[in-house]
This record gives sequence, structure tokens and C-alpha cells, in this order.
Amino acid sequence: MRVPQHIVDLRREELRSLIRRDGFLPVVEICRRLGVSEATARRDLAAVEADGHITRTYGGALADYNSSFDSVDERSGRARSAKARIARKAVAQIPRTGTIFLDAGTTIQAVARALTRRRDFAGLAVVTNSLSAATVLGGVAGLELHVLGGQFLNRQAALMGARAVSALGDWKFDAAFLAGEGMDAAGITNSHDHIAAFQQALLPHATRAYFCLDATKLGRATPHRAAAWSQVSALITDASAKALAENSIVLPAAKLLRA
Amino acid sequence: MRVPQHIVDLRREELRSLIRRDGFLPVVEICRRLGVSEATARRDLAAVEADGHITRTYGGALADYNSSFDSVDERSGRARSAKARIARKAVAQIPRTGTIFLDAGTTIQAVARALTRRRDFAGLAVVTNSLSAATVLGGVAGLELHVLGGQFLNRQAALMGARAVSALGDWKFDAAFLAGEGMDAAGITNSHDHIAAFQQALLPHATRAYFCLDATKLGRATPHRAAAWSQVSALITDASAKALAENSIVLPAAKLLRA
DNA sequence: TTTTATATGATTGACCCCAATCATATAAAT
DNA sequence: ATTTATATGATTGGGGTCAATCATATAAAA
Repeated sequence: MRVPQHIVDLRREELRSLIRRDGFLPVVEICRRLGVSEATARRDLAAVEADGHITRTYGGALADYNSSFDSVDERSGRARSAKARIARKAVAQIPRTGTIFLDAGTTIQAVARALTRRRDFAGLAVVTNSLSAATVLGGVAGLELHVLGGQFLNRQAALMGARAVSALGDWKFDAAFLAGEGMDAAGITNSHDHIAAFQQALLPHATRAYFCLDATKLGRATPHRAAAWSQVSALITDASAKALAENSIVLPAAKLLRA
Repeated sequence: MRVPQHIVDLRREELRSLIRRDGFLPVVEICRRLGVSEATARRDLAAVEADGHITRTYGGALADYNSSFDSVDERSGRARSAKARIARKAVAQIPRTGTIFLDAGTTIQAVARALTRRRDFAGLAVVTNSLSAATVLGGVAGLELHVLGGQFLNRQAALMGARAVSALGDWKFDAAFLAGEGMDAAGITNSHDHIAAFQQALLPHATRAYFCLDATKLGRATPHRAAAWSQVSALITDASAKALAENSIVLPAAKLLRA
């Protein structure tokens, strides 16, 4: 029996919220709470997962920013993803001691994950405004972890806004690892005003600023400019120099780290 | 073939760390990464779960602070736990609009979860230093959520320290909901210096301060004093007035909210 | 009103997860 | 050195999970 579209959409929104609330939700539980059959629960799950921020697991579903889910790649035996390769390259730039900053975004989350593979963390401090990165690094023994305060942005699971900017205070970072949504001849762009503004505010605090963007971001135009190439210490990307040149991005060798 | 005890312990520690790092780990993945059979992986999983902070799910395991796992109670049809009842009572004290503060701790996390059951969040702002609370409330549409910055404390998944104190800035809370580790005739105590110091710093920012402690905290002595009864607007607890009196805690009716 | 599209629940077969059991090898105890 | 205890992997039966298929009822379109 067919059901009105708006009812379906409401129920799926409810499902999204339930998963988010509980962190993990078994399928049977979804059926019970939504009052639907397993078949419908699975269909809803598939729809919600397609919209992002939710990952299905055997027997249930998981709110995305709880889980880094590197495993999906590794398990399927696929080649290490572009993001993972970028992350390894980025971690190679992280000094053994000192203070670094990690931005929000899945690419930087991959950096955080790769960083956990190190052995000794004595003397290293990490500052972040990403709850995902904080979650990943929170369990690492010996690492000093700080989170910048700010207003919580739902989509990015990050802390932004004026309070985040002022929380930068007198922090001084030996290196900052930042994400972007697009890159063009002029520099890095981001999709949200809040993010771009925060990144702009952050740059003066960082001795070196590394932007980590995979090749899919090439030529993509997003509205808010985050940084000019002159402000970038190096771009860490899997895109070839040729592909970059085709998008009018020409960087000196010292500013391009190929992953 | 038997294996030395310290090897086993090391491997289980590794498993704990892996789960914590990934948030969620399927059993097959555990086998691969630990290089053991499924049987051993499950045995390790059982051991690690017994030590706490890890919850098993169908097909894998979950880091605890990712998941509130209310469902366990509800599904098994058990009576609502003391924490959940305290949480409901606490939510009843939260105004429809205004600004409130939520502390770290599992009891307050229950408050956050209970709060999500509300319908309309327009005009309500929540400030917290708890990553768990932020995770739970992050997905709630219409709610304005802020996280205080600070140093990340592993055990509490909370942000504390001098930077957290200064992040309080000029915030003014209509109500603050705080947790404690113990209570005695003099007031509330906490186990960590950082936490007690932060709570002391917070109190002047709150018009009303509600402490939420279940009955197991009665008479328990922990080293750091967080608040005197004179600073407490009300105690929300499941302990009976008689039990409180037996521990030399006598509060005027207006200061005691029984859950 | 008639037609079309689709949301739903039931069913089914394949696959996966799990606890229990057992034999074995080897660490710990004596 | 001998005995005991236990960590391990293989196996197995039971049950849970999943995707695909199908009939049906009803919303949406014509």
C-alpha cells in the first residue's frame, strides 16, 4: 500500500535523527521504533545512507562521524584511496614534537587516523576544531589534544564561527593541515562562509599551512575563497601536475607534494 | 597452542585501541588486523567488553562514547534506569528558550538524550564541554549548539583546563546541569582537580545550577570539592530524602528534586 | 475517472554471525 | 621433569541478516 511522499520523507528524517542520537541502531530496533517491516527499514536505511553521514553495518547503522571506517577500503582489498595516500604524505610533514592544527573535513580526518599509527607522541600537541578528529585522536596515549570552541556546524561536525576565531587566541602552530572544497587558478575555495572565514583567520597562526585536497576538487568552483596560493605552504594532492596545469594551477615544485 | 599471558594482554590492549580509533570495527576486520582466528577475536572482544568502554554489536564492536545505547534498556523492557529518570526530571527544568549549559559525564549525557525528545528547539541554545553531549545534540534540527574549547580529557571525553575556563568568557546560562562523583554533608565532590576547578569557575556564569547525581554517589568521598550546597540551586537525584539524611545531607524541599 | 507509478510487506534462498564443543600445543605451576 | 591450566583454531548447528522478487494497495499523474 502506497504512502504519501511527505510521510516517507518525514520517517526517513526521523530515522536519520534516531541513528544520530543513538550512535548505533540495530535494524530490528529501527523496525520497532518506526513501526515498519524489515524490508521498509532496509529501504529507508539505503536512502538515508545515500544522502550521506550514515554508514550501514551488518545488523544496523552507524552515525558517520562516530566511525572513520577506513576499513571499508582496506577490507575490499582496494588500492589505498586517494585520501589515505594524501594523509600519509601529510603525516610525513608533521614534526615529531611541536604543535599542529587539524581542520575539519574527511580528508583531514584521514590525516588524523594516519597520525595514530605513529609510535611516540611525547611532545606533540594537536589542536583541532573537528569533532571527528578529536574522536579519532582522543584515545591516543601520550598525545596532548586540544579542541577549539565554537558553534557546532551540523554538516561538518566542526566548530566554527566568531567564537572559534577568537579561540585561536595566541595559539601558534608549527604546521596546519586544512581542507578545501575547490581549487582554481587563484587558490583554495570552500563552500561555506563560516569555514572560509575561519581558515583565513587561522592562517596567520600557522608557520606552515598545508592544504590537502584530492583530485576531485580540481576546477570545482565553490563560492567562498579560503586562501590564495601565496598563503599556501604546500598543496598535498593526488592530482598530477599536468591535471593541475590544465586547470591553470601552476605551483613551484616546493609547493606541490604529490601523494 | 597456548601463548604467553603478556602477549594476550598486549593484543587485547591493541584491540581496545583499534576499536577506539575506528569507532566501529567488524569482527572480520579484527581478525585481519590482529592476525587471529574468529574464535580468538570473539574471545578477545568478550574480554575487552567486560573491562568496559566497549559495546559489542552484531558483526563487530563499538567504542562506547560513540553510542549512548539507550536501546539496550528499552529493548530488554527493563524499567527506566535511575539515570534516565533523573534525566527526565532535569529536562523538565530546561526552559523552552534561553541558554543552558551541559557538563560532561554519563548522567548529563542522559539529559542530552532526553532533551532530544522535545519538539521545538527554536530559541534554545545549548553550550557544553562534553563531546558526547555534542554528538547527541549535534543532529537536532533548530537547536543552537556551542562547544567550549579546552584540553581533551580522555576518560571523560570532555574539554577541561585553563582554556576551557577562559572559554566561559561572558557566557551567561539560564541553567547549568552538572555532574558529580560524590556528595556529602558539605556538598558535591569530584574525582579530578580539572573537573572540580572547571565547575567552580562555571558556577558564577549560571543563574541556576542543577547537580544531577544518582544514589550510588551517596556518601562516596572523592578528593576534590566542586560545590557547596549553598551554591546548588537544586539536587536532582533518585536517592530518597531518608537516604540523604543518613548521609548528613539535609536540603530544603525547594532544593531537592526527586526523580 | 482512468492510468501509471511506487511504497509496502511477505517470502525465499544465500550468506554471515555466533556460541558451544573439542583436540592440541604450550605456558605456568608443582 | 611432570602435571596442570589455558590460549588457540577448526568445526558445527542454529539463528540472524540481507538482497531480490512478487503481489497489492494506494498516491500521483493523465
